[in-house]
Amino acid sequence: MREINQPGYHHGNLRRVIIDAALRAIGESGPAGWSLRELARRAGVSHAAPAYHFGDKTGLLTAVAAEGFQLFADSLVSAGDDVFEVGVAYVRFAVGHRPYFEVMFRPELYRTDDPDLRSARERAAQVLVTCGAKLSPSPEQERLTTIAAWSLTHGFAHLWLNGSLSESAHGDPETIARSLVRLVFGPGSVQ
Amino acid sequence: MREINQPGYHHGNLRRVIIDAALRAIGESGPAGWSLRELARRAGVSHAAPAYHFGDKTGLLTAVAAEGFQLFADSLVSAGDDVFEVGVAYVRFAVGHRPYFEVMFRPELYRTDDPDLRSARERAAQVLVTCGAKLSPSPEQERLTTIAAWSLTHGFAHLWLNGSLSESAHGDPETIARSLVRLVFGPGSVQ
DNA sequence: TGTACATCAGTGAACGCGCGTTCACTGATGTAC
DNA sequence: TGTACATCAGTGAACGCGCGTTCACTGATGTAC
Repeated sequence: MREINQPGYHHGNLRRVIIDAALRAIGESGPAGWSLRELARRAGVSHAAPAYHFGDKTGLLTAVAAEGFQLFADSLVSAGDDVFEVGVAYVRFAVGHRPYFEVMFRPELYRTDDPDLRSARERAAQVLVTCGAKLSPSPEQERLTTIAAWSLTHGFAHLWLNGSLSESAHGDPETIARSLVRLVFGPGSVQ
Repeated sequence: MREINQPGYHHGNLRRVIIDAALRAIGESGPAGWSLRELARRAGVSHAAPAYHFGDKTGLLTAVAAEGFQLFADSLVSAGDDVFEVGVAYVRFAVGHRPYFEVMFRPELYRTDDPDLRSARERAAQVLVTCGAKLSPSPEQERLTTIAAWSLTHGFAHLWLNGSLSESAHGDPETIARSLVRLVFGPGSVQ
């Protein structure tokens, strides 16, 4: 086993390095603002290397999205049984892993039939469904409540990230998210 | 005054035609999936014409976003005093004017200092603030309630448009949106 | 009403550039015996 | 332990293409007198 990042003809870790370069590039200019050749330049490798590993840009973004959904599902799961904290974890992930988040919810950028990606996304969705069931005022409204909870946290995360709330919402997004879910789903509201 | 769409050396309506071509292109492949040259081809004009009118792609997308926010503000205003119907109008606009919506909430695509754009966006925001005030359980929570209502409708619209809800939500998005805002903000909930 | 001139709207040829893709190659690694 | 061979990982030169930009131009429109 080679050490990671060891130089030489065989990099040994190039797939990882290219994905990291992609994440950095996405963070700086979004998923459209760079080319595979630019990524190769950043990673210090031949311009043909990214194509060798991922085929094309869609293949690379598929890998990014798959990895993103896996991290995302892990985050939601580890928030535990507290439905409010799952909502907070949703926002924390979006803000803390913005490049992943930007790709994950633009399915036109990647191959939605990737099996790893699908299973990770399904795992995340299952957490949300469980939360919806807990929050729902009646069994018939579980599905609608799930959509409501998902929309609320997702909408807040999206508006926060694109700067729409910069005038009206100040401070830590996690804290605001916690207040939001308590306001909407806390004691005295839907339940 | 020339008739619109009349052919000839001086088109007379080219700015409009190019924006419409852009909206069609965005609808087909998103805001990044085309070039100014391709747009000129679609519009049947010289490839230099779009640059003459808009400078560059950012300038064109600024015009799209400005027009979008104007239509958006009109939609919200004309929903009247019914706060629930404002939420429904938000979703109706997003689903019915998807190309505008896709650009409007990606500020990195356009010039956010465009005065027409800013004033239209401000007009739309004002409607949402008024709704938040009406829905808020107490004066101290008006700001948070505004963010909640905005996040709920925006999140639902965004998730709907990117296909995240295609497995769990069937039927007319407007109808679901109406149910959502009633569930969250209707009698027996926050208020 | 006519004429002259300025401005506006759009053209099309030409440019240099970065892109994705191809392909013969090279050097390192793994495996069989 | 040594050797031979196959496979893997990455290189770098070459290609054709579409792009944005520039620029001299052309034809239509508006205005002054």
